Amino acid sequence: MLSSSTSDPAPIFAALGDRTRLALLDKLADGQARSISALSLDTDLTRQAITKHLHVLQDAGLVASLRVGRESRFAARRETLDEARAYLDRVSRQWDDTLGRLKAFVEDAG
Amino acid sequence: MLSSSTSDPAPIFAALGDRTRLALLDKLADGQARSISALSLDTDLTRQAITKHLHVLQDAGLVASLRVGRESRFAARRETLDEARAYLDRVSRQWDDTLGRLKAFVEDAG
DNA sequence: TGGATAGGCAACCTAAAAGTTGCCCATCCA
DNA sequence: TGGATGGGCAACTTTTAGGTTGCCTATCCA
Repeated sequence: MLSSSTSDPAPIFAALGDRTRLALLDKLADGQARSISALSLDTDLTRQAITKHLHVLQDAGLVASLRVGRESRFAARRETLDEARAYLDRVSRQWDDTLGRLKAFVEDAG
Repeated sequence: MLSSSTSDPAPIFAALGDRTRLALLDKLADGQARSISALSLDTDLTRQAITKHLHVLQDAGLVASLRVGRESRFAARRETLDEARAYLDRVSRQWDDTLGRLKAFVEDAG
């Protein structure tokens, strides 16, 4: 599978839509690349479950992996996170242009 | 089910992680509240499928609904989108504090 | 008042997600 | 060189997501 395309942010959000994966990204927040074993500590999930989650994050482009000796090290990728941020910012700006949004909502109701 | 809690953004991202739902939010971007039927136009999905997607968005807090006559009108909710944005901004800032992130990644590999 | 429109509810199907177990291979190092 | 560690691969189970069809109720309006 290809990395997430620039024009479809849905897969990025889908990858972010899981507590375990958000926790993994948090562990990688210091910028250090970590092995699967290291990332499997402090969780009650199996190493294989963590591996699957890491692959989901990788397919979405949110992490990158690199084989080092017998280890597979994963590191966070800033680019894809920025894509998600840019998308939300765009939507937010779009909603900003709307005047009296809630007002119209309520008035239509009356 | 309750609306998404402030402390767990995963359900918000999960709700955003679907093209159909992103398209629905886009249709609501002008701030107008729209009926399910109106939101079902220009799509090849059934009204019931759209209804389900709207409920997912509502459970996540991304839209609000209001019954008007025989219609159920949905409108975008800015607050929850801002929550998602704030979360990504926080993560982004956290990653910013990391100096030489990619550098360390590469060096460890060598 | 009766047909058209809007929508709720429930059952059902299929595919994918999340997680497990088991096994095997590679690599490190004492 | 052989045991411990790291991890890949595959099969399997269970739950959930996404979507459908069918049917019934409510509302609007000519």
